[in-house]
Amino acid sequence: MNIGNAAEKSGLSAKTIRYYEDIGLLQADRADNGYRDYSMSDVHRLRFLQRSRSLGFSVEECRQLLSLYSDKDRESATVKAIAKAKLTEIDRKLAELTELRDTLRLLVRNCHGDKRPDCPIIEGLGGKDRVAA
Amino acid sequence: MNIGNAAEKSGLSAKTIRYYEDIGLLQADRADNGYRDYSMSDVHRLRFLQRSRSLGFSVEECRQLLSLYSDKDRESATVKAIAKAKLTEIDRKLAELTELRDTLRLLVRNCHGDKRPDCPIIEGLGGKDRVAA
DNA sequence: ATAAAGGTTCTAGTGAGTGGAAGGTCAAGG
DNA sequence: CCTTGACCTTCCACTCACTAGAACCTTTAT
Repeated sequence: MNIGNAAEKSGLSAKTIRYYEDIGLLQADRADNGYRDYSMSDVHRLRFLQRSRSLGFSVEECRQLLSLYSDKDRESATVKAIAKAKLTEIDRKLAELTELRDTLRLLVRNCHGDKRPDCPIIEGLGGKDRVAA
Repeated sequence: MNIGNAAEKSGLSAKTIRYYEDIGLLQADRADNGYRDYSMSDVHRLRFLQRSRSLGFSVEECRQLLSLYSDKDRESATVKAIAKAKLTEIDRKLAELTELRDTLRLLVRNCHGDKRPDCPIIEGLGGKDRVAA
């Protein structure tokens, strides 16, 4: 399939897909006319990239995640270590996102129509105290 | 408190904090010596920024989220609309992140020691089909 | 007094795209 | 056959969100 189609299916722009090819994240086949040609498997990878990027992983982290996805050597210690580290990070992100959501919900519900300048909920918004990593 | 301290407490670098001030996200008081001076409330805001950024929200989105946080006019329709849109987005991110985690877990567990070139889990990695927005 | 640590501003560079020009390809209609 | 419009190609310049480093000032500890 052509790049426009792959873009639509993956949620990435065609420009971004070309850029990912440039930096070696995912190289596509070429049709006889020179057009890039994507398989469904490529589209899966692209969607995977779209998600991980939008969830705050860097391109380099996505490259590692993709290697879990594509690597024939999936049982290697390195790859497993990466996967485990990523899992930990994902769990942290999940916790933070959940907290953010709860706070926002509370804010929407409880501060509705409330004109008090110092809504008591505000102070909780920074999340629980924790030492910086 | 000085910027270094605020940086440590918020998880942002001092450079980033200065940058956020540059673009008008959060302006700090100044002490007599010219040093920036942060309150705990500022630190809450900074941590809030650190989180929302790391969870994939753009700086402009963070600016909106911060306005929920800081705005005295919290009951306004605009602000509430923003909050609701953000909540929807957060829920979507939560779902995606959960899916990513489950997939990664499955991959780590089930592909251990498995040298087959086409691990059947792989095909699931792109997530459920959905039409691009 | 002096050194180290931390603050200031400034300019420049990086990572991750995005926009637009200039041109090639393809399917449909006149 | 020719044109029109949608889609593809490459390339270069621009934006956004930092990040590094220089040059210099302030505070703290010895």
